[in-house]
Amino acid sequence: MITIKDVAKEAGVSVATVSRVLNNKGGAKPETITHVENVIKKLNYKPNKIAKSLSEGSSNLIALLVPTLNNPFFPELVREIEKVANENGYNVYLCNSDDDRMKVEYYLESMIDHYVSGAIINSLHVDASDLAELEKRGIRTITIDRANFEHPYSAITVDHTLGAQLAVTHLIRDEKCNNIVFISGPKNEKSAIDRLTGFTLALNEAGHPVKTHICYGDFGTASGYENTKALIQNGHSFDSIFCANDAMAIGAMRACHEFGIKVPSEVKIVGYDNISLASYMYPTLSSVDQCKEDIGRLAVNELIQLIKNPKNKQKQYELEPKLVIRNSSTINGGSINE
Amino acid sequence: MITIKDVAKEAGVSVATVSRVLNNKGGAKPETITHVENVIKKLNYKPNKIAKSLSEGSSNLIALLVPTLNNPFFPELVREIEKVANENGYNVYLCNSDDDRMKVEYYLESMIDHYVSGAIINSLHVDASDLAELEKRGIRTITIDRANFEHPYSAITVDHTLGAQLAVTHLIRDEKCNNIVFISGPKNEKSAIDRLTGFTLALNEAGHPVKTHICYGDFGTASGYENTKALIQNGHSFDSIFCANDAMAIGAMRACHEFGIKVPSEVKIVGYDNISLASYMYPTLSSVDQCKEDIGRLAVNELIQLIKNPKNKQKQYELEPKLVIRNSSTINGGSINE
DNA sequence: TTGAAAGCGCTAACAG
DNA sequence: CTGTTAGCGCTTTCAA
Repeated sequence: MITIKDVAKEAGVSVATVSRVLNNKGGAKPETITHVENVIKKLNYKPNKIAKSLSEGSSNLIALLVPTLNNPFFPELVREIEKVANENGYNVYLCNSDDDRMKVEYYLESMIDHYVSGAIINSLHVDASDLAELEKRGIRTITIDRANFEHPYSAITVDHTLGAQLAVTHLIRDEKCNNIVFISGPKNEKSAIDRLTGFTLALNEAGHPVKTHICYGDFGTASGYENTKALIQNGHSFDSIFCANDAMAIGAMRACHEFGIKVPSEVKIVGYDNISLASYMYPTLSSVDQCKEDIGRLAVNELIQLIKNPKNKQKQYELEPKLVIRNSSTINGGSINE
Repeated sequence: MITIKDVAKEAGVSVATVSRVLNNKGGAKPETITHVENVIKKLNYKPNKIAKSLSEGSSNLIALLVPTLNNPFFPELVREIEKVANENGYNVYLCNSDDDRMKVEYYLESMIDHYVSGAIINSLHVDASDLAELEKRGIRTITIDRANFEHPYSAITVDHTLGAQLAVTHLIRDEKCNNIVFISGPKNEKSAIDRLTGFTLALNEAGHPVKTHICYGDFGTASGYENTKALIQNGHSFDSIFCANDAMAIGAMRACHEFGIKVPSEVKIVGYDNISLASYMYPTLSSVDQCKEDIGRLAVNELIQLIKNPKNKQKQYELEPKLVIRNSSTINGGSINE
């Protein structure tokens, strides 16, 4: 293991000088700088980030807490966040809670243990006091979506009321549906509640009565499948299904297929998240796009500036979703490229 | 921030004693131990892992380098590995290379910077000298699959020759296919080569001539789609497609759908990986199961024992894949639960 | 059974 | 412009 001391000795300067060069702190003769840089190269020296973190009292690690990796939306989000974080010299400590409070607690502690300098939180199982605890320990936080509680910290949400409204209006107005099933997420969840609001808004705007049925899933593919299967088996009739995420929509579509129900001619389906697989489903899946890219970029940028300027005020952002219409909800749906 | 010193002061002992209690080093009076433990609890003290790592010269971080998060197989594998690592007190530093050599290099350096104590490597863009460099720096390594080169370090592979053979034999013997398209992975890739070997073996075993066509994808859904589309548009006829992974199989299936080709009655499709979505496709996707769970558990356990016993010899493991038959390759395919 | 103190590799006053 | 030195929080000899 080759250290800053070795470099200093070899270069005939002090460790302080090497440190200055390393961190571009300036205040060193240009020749000294080049000389030191050459020695660093020659020795193939790599600063030890652990030591740096300890010394500075903070790391270049950003924690990213996600509820699951099972739902394709999250790997896609992880990817975006990782990319932007790397661009800015930060590394991501991925914490997959598997929707389990125990794991959330494990990871919250782990974040503290690892001196992460900030955390991007996306979990149902985190509450305001958890965030407060992190902030108290000097870890800046930002929540993404699904935050089902009030808190004074930075937050990014997507306007799920609007998202649901777009989807349901599409079903009612464009597709003349009048018997809609809404497979929601867990009842206590803010995004589920918001989407229900949007659902209701769209119904009100319809100007004519529309039959509805609401059931509750857990955002897993299986729950979309089981809910739909149960409805069919119970003889419940419907002409469309709006699912609170794509995973459940895929499950719902599967159930329809199994019972020989044609999508979209007999039942139209719209999902939420616009995962990349949506355009490869059969039929291609209409979905509300949450703009993962925007969420990811915004989350990292906001967090970094919180880290760099500790006195900055937290901000709240709300993004606008877009409806992407494909074949699962309309006969004239888009092609693979949409 | 509350440190070991605070605990020591509050407990009226030295930091050395607190450290002993913390790490169950023994050699302390039982009463002292309980007393210190109480103070720790009372103060809600958490040892700083950064400091611990620096002091010990190693962290409890395991790096996990994956080629992509786009292909659902990898999030599923990540999840397994993370789970087992956590059970053993290790945390995972997820490195997603997006199949890009630049990113691989970035992460290899980052692993060194972060003093990870071991690395699980799954990437086409890592070679023996990269592994040697890590090992030289005291980072134990284990490769998973896809290692397209020889190296003396620990490795886990799946018998892809067998996997391909199972799939193709199924198509030939069970389904009487005699015009098979094989959508392979990148040409230079070991797993692709092995699968080709298995493909050939199955053909030889058939005992009668079978027409074949081989094309090369990149494991992305789009490449399965494009390859299949091109074949169809070129008027190439075939009665079955074997894809080197499920993502491409989903793309291939999509292309068939678009051209009104019925799966499985006109064309049978088998994928590889057995991702969880396979049983929700329409039709459900037959696939070769790589046993992610076994791979993950084995990788972590092997790595941990390498870390703990530096003089232990590296080992090579080869796992056996299993064919899971569903509806995409047979009329009498399995149900959702298979 | 315990404590004092050196040291892990780096940063950042402070002094020169 | 550069060097000295005191930490960052923890582990671990070595003595007591």
